[in-house]
Amino acid sequence: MGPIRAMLADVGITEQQWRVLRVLQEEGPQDPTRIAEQACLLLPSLTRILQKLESKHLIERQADPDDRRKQIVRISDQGEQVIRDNLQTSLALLDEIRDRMGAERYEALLDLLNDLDVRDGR
Amino acid sequence: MGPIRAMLADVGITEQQWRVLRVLQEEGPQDPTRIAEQACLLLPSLTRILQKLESKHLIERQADPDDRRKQIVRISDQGEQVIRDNLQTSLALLDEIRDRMGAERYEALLDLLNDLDVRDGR
DNA sequence: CCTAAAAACTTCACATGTTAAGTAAAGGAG
DNA sequence: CTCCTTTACTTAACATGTGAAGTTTTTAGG
Repeated sequence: MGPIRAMLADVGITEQQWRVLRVLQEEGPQDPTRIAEQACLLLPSLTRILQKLESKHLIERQADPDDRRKQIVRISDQGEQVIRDNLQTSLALLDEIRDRMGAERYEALLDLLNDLDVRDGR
Repeated sequence: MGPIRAMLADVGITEQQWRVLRVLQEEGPQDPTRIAEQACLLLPSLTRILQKLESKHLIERQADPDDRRKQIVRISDQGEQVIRDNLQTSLALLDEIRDRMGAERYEALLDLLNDLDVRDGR
């Protein structure tokens, strides 16, 4: 992930912050518990990440009107802009890894990792 | 790694501290740079880990007589005892993972991960 | 011999992983 | 409605990952 980290470092965000932004951009506004599942983060980590992203004005939060324990997190216009500025490069870097490993081996690796995750009961 | 972490938590050490102890026990006394390679750790992390292990009296350090920039780190008797007390359980837990995945898939996963590591140029 | 550059760590600063507590709001039993 | 439990987070505390800077000791040149 080195190259991706380097790319994001230029923008001043980390891999995890990037993952959270992408989840919000792809899946739309949602509460922290769901974000945590999608981004494979524990809630304590996510709490800090959301605080950082909010201070950078890349996301916005509002209380859930139906359940005041919950919040609704959404990506901001600035956040969308960060995605737009880096998505192409990010995807290209992943493609490069796949190419270097070979498409078949790459898919096999993803399958096995996913399998390990499921069997471990997460 | 959950179960292994739990086992080690009883003894009061972490996964990385355990890895360092095992490297020292298997490969014998050596300098931090080599330990870092074997245990896949960066030197700043290793520095802290060695400080913790030393304060727990699980390792011992001495200056290298030939090159005063270096040190020689060795596992202590107490450290060896920790290994003896947990190695069986540790190996058994790995076997369980392998069994649940299937031996073939397990080997394939290790190969692919190793391959990824090499191609990434570490 | 003397100095600049490299090597081997260590220290810092910041971000996350992880477990345990703490807090506020929602639900459920009686 | 009241009390207890659960849910959804947030805080706290400690350990590691990571990039950058600092220190001491060697080594390579000149």
